[in-house]
Parts: sequence; C-alpha cells; structure tokens
Amino acid sequence: MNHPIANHLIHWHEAHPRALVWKQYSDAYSIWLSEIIMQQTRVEQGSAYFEAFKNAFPTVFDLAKAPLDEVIRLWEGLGYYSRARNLHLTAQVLVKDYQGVFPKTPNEIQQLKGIGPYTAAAIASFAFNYPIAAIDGNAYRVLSRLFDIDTPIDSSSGRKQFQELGNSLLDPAKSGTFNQALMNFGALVCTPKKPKCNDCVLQQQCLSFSNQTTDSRPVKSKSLKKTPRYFNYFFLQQGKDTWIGERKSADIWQNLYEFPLIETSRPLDLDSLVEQAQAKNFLPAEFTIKKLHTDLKQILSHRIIYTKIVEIEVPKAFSLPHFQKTAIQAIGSQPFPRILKKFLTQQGISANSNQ
DNA sequence: AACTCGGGGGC
DNA sequence: GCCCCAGAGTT
Repeated sequence: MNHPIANHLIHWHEAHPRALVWKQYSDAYSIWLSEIIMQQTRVEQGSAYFEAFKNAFPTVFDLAKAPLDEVIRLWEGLGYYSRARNLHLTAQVLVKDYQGVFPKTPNEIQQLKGIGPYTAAAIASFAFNYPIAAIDGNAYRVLSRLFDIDTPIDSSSGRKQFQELGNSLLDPAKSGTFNQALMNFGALVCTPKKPKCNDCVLQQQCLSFSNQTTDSRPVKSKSLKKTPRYFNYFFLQQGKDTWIGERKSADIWQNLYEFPLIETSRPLDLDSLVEQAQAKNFLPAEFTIKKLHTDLKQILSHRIIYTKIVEIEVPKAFSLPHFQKTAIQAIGSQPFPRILKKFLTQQGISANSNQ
C-alpha cells in the first residue's frame, strides 16, 4: 500500500521532469560517480564535472587504472578533495575485490570509502531499486516541514528518526522514483528560503505550513544558536548632546537604551546606511560623518548581533523627535546593552559602569 | 558529539 | 557575512 504523500510526490515528480545530466545512465558505476561528485555540491556546479569524469573514465576499470594525479586534476575546483581520493581508491577496491561489480545492499555499499548513509541508499535505490530512503539535505527539509519535526537533523536521534520516516513513506516497489521525487521536490518547491507553498501539492497535509513554522524547519542544533542580526546605530552629536531611546518592543534588550537604530537583514555599507537614515528622518539636510565604527559583535545564546555605529555631527538647529536629547557625559546613568556600554567606555564616555 | 573538509551562489 | 548545497571521515 502506497503512502498518500509518496503518491503526491511521485505524481508531482512525473509532471515536473528535471534534466539532470547523470540521469541518462542507470548503471551503478555512473550513479556512484554522480553521487560522489554531487555531495555538498550544487547541480549547476557539479554537472560539468560528471560529464568530464564520465568522458575520461567511462567504466570503473578506466577509473581504477588511471593515475591519482589525473583524477585530482579533473576534480580541480570542486572542493572536498578527499572525495576524489576516495573515489579513486574505491574504484581500485571495486576492481580488485568485487570484479568491478557493485554490491547491491546499502550495508555492503556503505563499507566502501567515501560512501555514507545517504550515498549508499541512493546507489542501492537508484541502481537496484532496493527499498530504502535516501535522506539528503532536501529530504531532511521536506520531511521536517511535512511533519513539523523539530528534532535536530544533525543529531544521531534525528538522523535515525528521519531515516525511519522516509523508509515508512516510500513505495518499496518504486524506492528509486520516490527518492528522486523527494529530492527534486526539495530542490524546486520546498526550498530552504521562500518555499513555494502556494504552488505546493502537499500544502493541505503540511503540518509546518499550518503551524507557520516552515521558516524554522529543519532544526539544526548548531544553527539554533546563532541567527545573525545586523544593528546599525547613529551616534548623533550636537556639541555635548546626543539622542537615545528606549527599546520597548518585545525583543532582546527590552527597556534598555540605545542610539537611533536601523536594523537590516544583511550588512550594509556606509552610504546605504546614511541613505536609510535620511529616509527615516534620523538626519538633517546637512551633517558631518565623523567616523564609522565597525567590527562590533555581540554573541548571545541564539543570536550574533553584528553592530555598526555611525558617528555624526549635526547642526545646532537640528532636533530629533521621539528620542531623548541627553548630555553625552550623562548617558551612563541609563542602562545600555553591553555592546553599546563597551563602545561608550572605549570612547571615554560613561565610566560609571555598574553592570 | 564536535570538527574538518571547499568552492560557489543567494540574499 | 552567513547559510546552503544529491555528506562523509576523523577525533
């Protein structure tokens, strides 16, 4: 009995064919070669390498008898060069110990150097239709969203959970097609950023869609800690005065004080920052940029705050609504985030730190 | 479980 | 700058 999700994926897959250069081959050697080349590699980058390798080494015997130098040279520019060394070594093992014939079960295949759980499952299912799910980055993402699973995918329990889930979904008679469908779906629809949920044939049964958690799936134990934010402060100076404001929203540093802030989704250069500050009326028509302080960083439990501070002198006539005008030497009496406190101390301001 | 291995593209 | 990419090997 076929799982409905597998049926949907396979139907979608058949309606949206993807031209992958290695899919014209169905022999284990070509599949193995393509899978090694494509590990942690984008299709656009790896395709030409596959064709070059297939051209230079049409069979496992050609690869095995080639000098390692030649294999490395063909690999040049692809990265992770141990893949090339293991590829060559495994070709020689296959010729010497296996008469050039691939073993047919995942456990046997995974004994070969350079082949881990994913690649073993991919070869076994694509070449021999062995019923096992090939769990790559796409599969982790798609499955974690469909079932709204927050188990970290980079934990041993997570790997086990997703492997078993994948195995339970696939149609044993069509494991290769299922695996291909799952990966293509992840690459084209259920993408890491801005997934195409509006065009998704599985939207109805996607738990993370209904729970609005697609942006935080899959969970990784490492990345859970350090989502970057980019804070750009404007240290405006009018003689001995400056402007500060209280952080009031339900966010980090609530009720602490700060300079006028522009938060951006990525690092911006000085010109762009000034442009945005003008748009928000943080600046008068005329001003003097005194200095840009950069390389300020604060690491929180789950965030890294990359901070820039633009130091600007403004004319006497300027005033900034919605912010408190304060004597620079007196701002130490207000609570500031550590990174701003540190900055002020470095500037010789606000010596009365009490944190 | 944590670290290391790369180059490229996206934002 | 950091994430992500048809992950795996070593410590």
